[in-house]
Amino acid sequence: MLEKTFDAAAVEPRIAEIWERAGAFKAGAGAEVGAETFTIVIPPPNVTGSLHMGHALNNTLQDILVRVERMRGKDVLWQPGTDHAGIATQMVVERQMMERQEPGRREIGREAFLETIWAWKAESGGTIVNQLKRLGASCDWSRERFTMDEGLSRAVRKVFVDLHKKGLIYRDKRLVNWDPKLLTAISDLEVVQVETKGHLWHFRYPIEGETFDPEYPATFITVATTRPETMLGDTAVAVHPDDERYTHLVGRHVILPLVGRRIPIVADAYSDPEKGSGAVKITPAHDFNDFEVGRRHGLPMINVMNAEGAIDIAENSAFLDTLPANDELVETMTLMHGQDRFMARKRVVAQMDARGFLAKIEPHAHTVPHGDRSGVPIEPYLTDQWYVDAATLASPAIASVREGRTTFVPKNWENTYYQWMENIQPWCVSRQLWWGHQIPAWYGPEHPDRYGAAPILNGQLPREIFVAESEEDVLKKAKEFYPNDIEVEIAKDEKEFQDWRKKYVHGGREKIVLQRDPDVLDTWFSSALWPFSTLGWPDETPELRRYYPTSVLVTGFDIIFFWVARMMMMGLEFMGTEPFKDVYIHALVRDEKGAKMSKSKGNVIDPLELVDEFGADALRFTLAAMAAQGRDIKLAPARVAGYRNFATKLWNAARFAEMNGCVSVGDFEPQTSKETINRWIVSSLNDTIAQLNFALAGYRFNDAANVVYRFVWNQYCDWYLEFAKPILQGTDSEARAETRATAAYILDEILKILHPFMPFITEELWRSTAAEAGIVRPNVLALTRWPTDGFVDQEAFEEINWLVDLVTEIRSVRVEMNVPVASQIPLAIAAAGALTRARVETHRAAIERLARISAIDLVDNAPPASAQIVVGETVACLPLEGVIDVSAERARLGKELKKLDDEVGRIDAKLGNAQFVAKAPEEVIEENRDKREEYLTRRVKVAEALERLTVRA
RNA sequence: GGGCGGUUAGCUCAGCGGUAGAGCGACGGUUUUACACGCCGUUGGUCGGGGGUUCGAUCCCCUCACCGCCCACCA
Repeated sequence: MLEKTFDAAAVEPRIAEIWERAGAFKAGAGAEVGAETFTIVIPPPNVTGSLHMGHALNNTLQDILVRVERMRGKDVLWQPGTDHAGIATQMVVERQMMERQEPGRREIGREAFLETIWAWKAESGGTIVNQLKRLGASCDWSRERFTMDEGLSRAVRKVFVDLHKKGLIYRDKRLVNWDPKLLTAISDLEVVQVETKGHLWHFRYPIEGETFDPEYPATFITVATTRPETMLGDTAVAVHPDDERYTHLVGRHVILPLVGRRIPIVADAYSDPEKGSGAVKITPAHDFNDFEVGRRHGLPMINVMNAEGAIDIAENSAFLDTLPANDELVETMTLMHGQDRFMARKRVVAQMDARGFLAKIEPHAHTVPHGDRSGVPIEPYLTDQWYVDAATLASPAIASVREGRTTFVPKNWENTYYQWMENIQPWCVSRQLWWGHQIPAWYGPEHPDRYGAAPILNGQLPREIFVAESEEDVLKKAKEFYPNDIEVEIAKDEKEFQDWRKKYVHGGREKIVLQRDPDVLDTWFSSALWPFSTLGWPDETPELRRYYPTSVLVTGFDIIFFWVARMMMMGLEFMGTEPFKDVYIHALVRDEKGAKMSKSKGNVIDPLELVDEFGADALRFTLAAMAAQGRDIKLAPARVAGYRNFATKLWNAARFAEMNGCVSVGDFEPQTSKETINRWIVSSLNDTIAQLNFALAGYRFNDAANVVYRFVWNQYCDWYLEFAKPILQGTDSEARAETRATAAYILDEILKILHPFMPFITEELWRSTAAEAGIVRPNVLALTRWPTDGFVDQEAFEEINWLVDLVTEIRSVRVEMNVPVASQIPLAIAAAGALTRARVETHRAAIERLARISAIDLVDNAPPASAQIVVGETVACLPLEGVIDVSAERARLGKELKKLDDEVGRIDAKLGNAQFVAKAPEEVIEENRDKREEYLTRRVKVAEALERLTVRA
């Protein structure tokens, strides 16, 4: 006997274990021989992470697809794993070390720090996976991967080396987005623009050869800037070539205040006459636009900051070399050196003001780029970094989508994809972090033959770069490169390298020691390989052959650029095929009011709390039911409670079936049923299955969920089981047997079609109903075949619709006439035709029960003072003499008559419109004619009913 | 500056060429042995404003308003 309600908390772990024991989620489990494959790779969550609502949605949708296809007998693989999440993880562990007041990462050194992270990962890295399991995610957990596994790391190294060989990865010195807090370069995508209320400072730069006087504009040129502190690195002033205000100045020079640098006034179209003063200061080392201007005009690039974003000019030869030494410069250096950029800004402004160079300050709203992790303004910073030639890789990836080999659902995301891919910039992949895939590049000194007279510049060795997959390979390469008589080694650590370097610089040339690039790769570099690296690439594994390319990628729009685009590029480059056929892009989960959930806002809804309260099934169903395409999900917890109620409803339907001996019959053939209600519910099921399949095929999860919901609650529970009661409790044993078998059959099919949405409760009912009935199920539900749709009996639909309408109308009138619920009243059917007579006979017991009718009489004429209900060709009368208020009943009928007249009038107007008849499609016209007939028939009966009341009154 | 999306019942949302639906709520009734996490009934909407296309528009087009997101180098 089933418990009274479904106890999710108790059942879920038990069911999870049953699946585990059955190996139900293993790749290919339950697949039919020769079945096609269905593959999804999970968007790997960060190891640092814990399950948030976005994960819950993402994985629910994947799980629905995967479970359906598995039940369809396909060879299914859902490949799970986690991402090492470079910056995020490093930050988390560093924070933890700080909280515990342990020595920082720089103090303990790289190796010890990495050990700490690995230890941390071993301890808490499994959290998110366990949470996914609680949600019911049917991944093949035996195949779980981590982006820093040896296998995946090997894939990363190979990709790096191959791309380098092809010239698609290269080292370049250019401006990067530098995070002065995290001390690393970041990619364009990791920069967020923040609206900031700042200022626009207008500076006067004195023109060389004029005697500066703030009163005489001819003696200076005014530039406007939002970043005064960078003026220390200015190397030009640019004006627009067509700007007549300034043409006479082009070619002349200004003397940069505070530092005394002589810099040219150049003409460049970058300068916008509309902005500021129309003249713009150029700081090539600290601004992306200025960098380009500097390139065009061959301007020097003077970096005036260090990695922390503090002014660094004291021993900076680039800064000092061109400057005449004087007192002002010394003062500037004293004031500025070592100041962070924000303090330096204040000091520059103050100094400029003191010397009469500050023309004005305007308030100015603009966007300032910030690091998405650190939250501090990023600094355009001149460094050497590794770049991927994204434009080259993007071109086939664009073609794949254009030519339909990969399709986005919903389709409008393709525009977003194109827009970004077609304007893609070189991808900066090196990060100055420790946690991640260390770049497989080693540096050695330049070849001795090329040393020439000055082998060492500014204490820096000119470098030779060796890129290789292993130390073995790199040694081999280096030995081939350097003269035979020189020994080559790889530095074990920084100290060893520095010791050697000192000797080498001083002429000790018998040995060369290579030093590995200390940087690691952008986390997304390894994620880009996920669809094939997880399957064993670069080895030609059977899994790789079988499961690549994958069927569909399910992910959020926020990582189309970060991840989807890059997987497309890498998949095409290394596998020669698109990594997935479809890309289903789902929405963001927001809070009830539509705000993005965030810790700082404190509006985060924890999916696990909802699971605890309502069960995983309820949460999953909610997310699926709300996953309409192209719209964010505003999650109201009340909604989850509603779907928990749905689970309870199903549970109780199963209890009812059990209590009434509804047991699955092995060879049951639903299409041979005789009872109308049975033929009807089977038809309705088949109709539901067809709609469900259609919705799923189009990734319309909300439609799919709602179709099942309505069938279970509004068809099976609300009506079918109620209709079945009199038969199940009646004496017709044949009808009873058929109805029992049908009720059990429908329940079984419900469990199947609901299983992808609510796996736990359905699996539990699948086994418990069988156990109660003493049936042996050959398989867990997760591996049971998905039903096919089949016969639909249209007449049964019509008959049951009539029955439903009749019962509903009677109930409605009863309430309206204030008939007490408890009292049973007689029903008279007036002047019934053959059809009505037959139907009444068939469903007499059901009508009596559901409408609380004491007896049904077939009569020639409607009894006096009765409420009359018109359903199709049937006129049903509730003889309620003394109970009903005749005038109220007359009003009711009158209202209905008017409504019918209105409807008919509306249709007549349509049909009377020549344009409509000429232009509307035939079926629409036909539909209107049919409706008109229907309304008229009904109108006649209602009018007659009204007539009868009027006559008597 | 460019692009995308939204505006439908009190709330959260479906629908997207033939005059509107769900869940939650509200109101009234109901403890009838599957289920009060239930059952029965009722209420509730000029589908953001304006224009156009069409025989017909919540649905297509234009426009305005407000809200949200993405991208972009503007001093």
